[in-house]
Amino acid sequence: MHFILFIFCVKEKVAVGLSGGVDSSVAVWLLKQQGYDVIGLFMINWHDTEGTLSGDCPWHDDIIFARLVARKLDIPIEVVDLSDSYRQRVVDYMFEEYRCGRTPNPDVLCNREIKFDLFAKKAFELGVKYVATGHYCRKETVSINGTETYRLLAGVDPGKDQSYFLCQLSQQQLSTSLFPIGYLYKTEVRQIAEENGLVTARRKDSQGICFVGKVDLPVFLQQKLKAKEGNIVEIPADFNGFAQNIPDNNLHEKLQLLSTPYLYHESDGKIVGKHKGAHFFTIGQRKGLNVGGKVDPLFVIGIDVDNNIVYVGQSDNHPGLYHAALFIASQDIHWVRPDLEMQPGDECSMLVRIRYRQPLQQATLYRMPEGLYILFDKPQRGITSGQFAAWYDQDELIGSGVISS
RNA sequence: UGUCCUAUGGUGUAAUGGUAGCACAACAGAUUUUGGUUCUGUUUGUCUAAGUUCGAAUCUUGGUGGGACAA
Repeated sequence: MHFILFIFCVKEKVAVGLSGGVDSSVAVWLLKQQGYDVIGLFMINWHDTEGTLSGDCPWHDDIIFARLVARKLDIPIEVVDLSDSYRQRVVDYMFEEYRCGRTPNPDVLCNREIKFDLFAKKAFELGVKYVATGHYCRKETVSINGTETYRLLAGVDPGKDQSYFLCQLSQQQLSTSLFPIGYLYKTEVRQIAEENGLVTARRKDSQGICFVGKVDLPVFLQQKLKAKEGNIVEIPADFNGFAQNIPDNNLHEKLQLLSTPYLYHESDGKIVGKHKGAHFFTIGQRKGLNVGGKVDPLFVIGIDVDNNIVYVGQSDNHPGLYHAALFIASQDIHWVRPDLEMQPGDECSMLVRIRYRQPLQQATLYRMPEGLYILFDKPQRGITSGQFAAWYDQDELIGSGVISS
């Protein structure tokens, strides 16, 4: 009898990715409250300071705070160095994407490849059952046709919901994940930290690329991508390429047309300035063009890395800035909920975002043999290849994919 | 060579002889676990020399630069 009781009372072991910030600190506190046996793991993924804005070692202060929190909450803490893998799986991917004229999202990759893969495996080696993080999102377990299915839900705090960054996680990855703070507002998290004397209570939220920090992107990229002078070409708002003839009777063709980037040629506009490399720019970008004297600001509406040309349009309502649809190639479609996977020919209505913190947009998804088309009710500004689109049903993240065009 | 027009921050432009302003750019801060966006703030200018005037970006003359026309 005593033996059985003992079994039931054994605490489940959880590893928490301690970052030295307030969110993961409070995650630990909550898990302890819930009776888990918690260990803290501090990840080091980046050592360089090249191109970093704050200069010094990005994790120097963080590890001190992580240790202080671990001591305060009386949990062991270990340090895991995954910097080699991080470089291979995240940073190299970044360079490669920029080189191709696309705009990667390193943090989405970091979660899929590092935190919820290699890092989790390290944690399992220590005998833990779950890996918890300080992400603002929720996990729900339901049974569908007898299979345990995990739902990835938005964080309760609409201003902090970070489900977007986890849009590439799989059911397997979710099965061992815990998100203790997803039911809290940021203010509540800070309050809990304050009330429990956690030194991280008032630390500023982290920004920039996870583990690397804020970087001057052109400088950072110049480690691998050479600067090369090229022309900045302004495309007028009445450029005839914007006036597409959209066939209403052929859906497939219509979707293809609406998701195809406008094709510009140097002769379609006027040279208004010089840049130092087209791959340092991204669609929708305003700053850094160094072209003044306009009535309205210029925004990047296209980049051509082969010919090293940056195309710009004047004012934030320039037609080149907007597209009604986007396309995701078949091999890039990911279902967080594989049981909801669409088959070629299927269509459904969903809520979609194409960047972190963007309010969800009403859209229709069309699964075609070659991939997935997302047709928005309202044209979207700055759809950028390389970024992730994530689709939701209410507050549940259903799937995601890299935008091809 | 002659005549005429013109010159204002980095760029484009305002200012009946009366505090040189706006936009864009740049920079800084805020927001933001990607890129980007957005918000707030800051810096920077009357081509030059003399003259008229209480007072000149503004009027006059010379110089310099740019443009147009004539030859």
